[in-house]
Amino acid sequence: MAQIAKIAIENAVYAIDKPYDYLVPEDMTVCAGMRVTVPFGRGNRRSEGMVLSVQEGAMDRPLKAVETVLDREAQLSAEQIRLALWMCQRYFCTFYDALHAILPIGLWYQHKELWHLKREPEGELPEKEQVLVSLLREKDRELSQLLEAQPKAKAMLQKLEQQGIVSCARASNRRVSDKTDWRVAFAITSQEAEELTRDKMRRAPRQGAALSFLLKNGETSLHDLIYYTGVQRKWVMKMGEEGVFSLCEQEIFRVPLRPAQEKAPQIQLNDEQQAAYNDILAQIHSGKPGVTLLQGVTGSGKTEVYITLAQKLLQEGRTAMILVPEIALTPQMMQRFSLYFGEDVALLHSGLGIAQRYDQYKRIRQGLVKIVLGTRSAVFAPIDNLGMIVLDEEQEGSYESEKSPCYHARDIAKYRCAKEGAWLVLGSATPTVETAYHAREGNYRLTLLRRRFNQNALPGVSLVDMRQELRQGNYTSISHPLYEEIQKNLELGQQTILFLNRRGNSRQVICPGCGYVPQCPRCSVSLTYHSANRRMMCHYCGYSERFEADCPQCGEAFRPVGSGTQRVEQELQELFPGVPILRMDADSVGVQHEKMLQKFDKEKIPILLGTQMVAKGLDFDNVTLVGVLAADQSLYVDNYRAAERTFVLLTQVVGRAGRGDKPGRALIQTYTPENEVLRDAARQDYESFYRREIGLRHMRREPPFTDVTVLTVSGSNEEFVRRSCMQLRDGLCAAMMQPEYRDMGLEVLGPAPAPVVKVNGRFRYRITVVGRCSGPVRRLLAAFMKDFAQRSENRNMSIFAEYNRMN
DNA sequence: AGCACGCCGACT
DNA sequence: GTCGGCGTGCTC
Repeated sequence: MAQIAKIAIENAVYAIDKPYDYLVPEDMTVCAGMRVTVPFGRGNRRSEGMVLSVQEGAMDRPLKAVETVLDREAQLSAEQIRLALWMCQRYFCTFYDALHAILPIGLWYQHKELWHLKREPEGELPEKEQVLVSLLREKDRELSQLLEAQPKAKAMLQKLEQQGIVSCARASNRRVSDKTDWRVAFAITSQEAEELTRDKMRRAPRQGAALSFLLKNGETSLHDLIYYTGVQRKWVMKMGEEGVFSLCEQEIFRVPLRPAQEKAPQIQLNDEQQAAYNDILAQIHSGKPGVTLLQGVTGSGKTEVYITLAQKLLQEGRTAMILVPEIALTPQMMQRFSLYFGEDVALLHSGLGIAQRYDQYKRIRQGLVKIVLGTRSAVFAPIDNLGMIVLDEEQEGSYESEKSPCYHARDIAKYRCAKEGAWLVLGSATPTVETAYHAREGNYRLTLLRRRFNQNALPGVSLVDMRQELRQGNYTSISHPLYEEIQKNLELGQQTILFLNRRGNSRQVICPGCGYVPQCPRCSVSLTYHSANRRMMCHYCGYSERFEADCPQCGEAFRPVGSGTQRVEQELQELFPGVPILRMDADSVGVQHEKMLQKFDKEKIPILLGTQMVAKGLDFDNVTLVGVLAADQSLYVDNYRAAERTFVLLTQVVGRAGRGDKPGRALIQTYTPENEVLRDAARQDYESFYRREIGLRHMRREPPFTDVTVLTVSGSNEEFVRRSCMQLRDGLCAAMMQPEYRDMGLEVLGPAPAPVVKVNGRFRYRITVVGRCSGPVRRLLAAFMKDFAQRSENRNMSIFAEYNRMN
């Protein structure tokens, strides 16, 4: 009998990712959740691994042994191991891919191989080995350096190591270390301490100062003692050894802690909020997992419900997690939560450095945190005793990771709630059609907040027919009705937001002479202009080239196309001469973006013109008019979510008007004013939108009535990729004719080129499987992918799968 | 993926 | 005869 560990291997790709058995040496202690290093593969290359379980078992075949243990304690709980295994199935990813999503970056090791020359070789070496030896003669070198000089260095080094000429030191270092400090206190009686202080004061003033500081303040951190007295660290440690001080090591968290100094105001819920609170609390108390959709218009006070629920859970000794989308909107929320929960809340937002993030993680794991407030990745916070998870603005796209594994925070939250007996609250004014469906079918509970908290009416919204404008000879992007309204606002000294419905985060250029648009040589997309470095850049592969003002083909000067905000700005300047306009687009993103919004608010600039980035964000009291310039833009794209996106976007942007005490109004300009989605958005009628949309989804076999699974094959030879795809499709079709799949209503579509066919010189084609992606179907697809990867004709091609992606 | 093994052609 | 080219198959 021997100890056998099941281990997930870091270096294993999807096709070979599974638990591998390793022997645990007699003198080694490991348990599930610890990381180890193991030899892996024919060349026994050293890889990191995660121990999934350890069992006593008979060695019925030769096993390799675990090399080193990297962790002193388990970094993953049994619960987290289960979650990672589930993610592997749900997102068709490797175990380590899942781990990278679950654990903070600060926890990961960087593995290094440092090679050293032990002795001079006797006799002649082959020329290439000689090169390595002379490199090592200068100094010890890292493997990566040696590989640069000699591509086949690995085999040579192994040979030289066997001959005893070189040796290798392997080190595994963490990105972030655990920060500790010492607590210093007297280990002697106070009389002795006073005596010693008087004695030292005369001979060694700094040491005396330190002693009297300790006398006055009692137990102190070493950091503070040094800071306030200038005493030497070495001396304090010496005093510790001599038994004058007692020293004990203490973990330091590099997290800005905000104790709740002010008394947070008591929240008074209105009757609607109270009803929502009561219902959700009753569900939490039932102990059964489940979901509530808290559907309330903006300003109906969902946050108050979250806070009071969290307060209640805190009282009951349970914990809560509140997730918010990755937008600039969160600072207010974070302020409120630290006001109410002080040190009990851990804030996990994108502004944290890796050390801070890691320390928050540790605080949570140690049970020092009762409430977690954060963005997408916070859903993995290792918090125990969870009573509730809230996903605010459930429909937001930022809840889905764009890196593999492309997990959706809602899925993970649902999984955790189910396993941990917690309740999931989805908050939204305009929920996704799937969520609304589940709520209306009774799979989720539905709670409505109809009233706006400050009793403000929703803005009055009307549609403007732009065809009419064309007939009247108005070819600008500002219609007559919108012009009138802007004029009115200017006279009243109130502000206007104009919204151009384009994905305007980039600027393209075109040659007006020959129509030439600079393209990325590696991808099938056009390059975009960046004013900061005056370069043309590719957003897919990072390629860039210097911007030439003139077209290389015909010599005419390039002109910007892009989002068109410049053109609209020009038109506005002609229509309203002398009126200041703030334009927000590609040139103003990131930090600038927030500053500009502040400027707009503070300086009361009359008109703000921008693309999608102005739809979200802060509330402005003085904005009473919103104009949507091209509502149709996001509506007619080939995506089953287009209608939903447009509705959500328009509702959001229209809601920007009339946030203060003045009533707001909005105009939506469109070439298709008869379009029902636009009419619903104008009426702010979610129910009507939902009823029509769910009917269409049912008819067209789209989520929530089915799952859409996309398999993507990529490779540098377009013809090979297409052929492999076709083979794969035929295989899948044949498999789906088998009796166990025949009645599942599965459909295989494609292959079709991906929306951007070529990225980084690789062509991408997709096969779509429509139909419930149940366990057996997932296993079938996984088997197909593994088979695909192992076929030699697919050598230079890769494949991945994802299902029900939102974005 | 990454690495060894193995089987063929260009050199000492 | 041997060095090194790439095709093939496995990873506890």
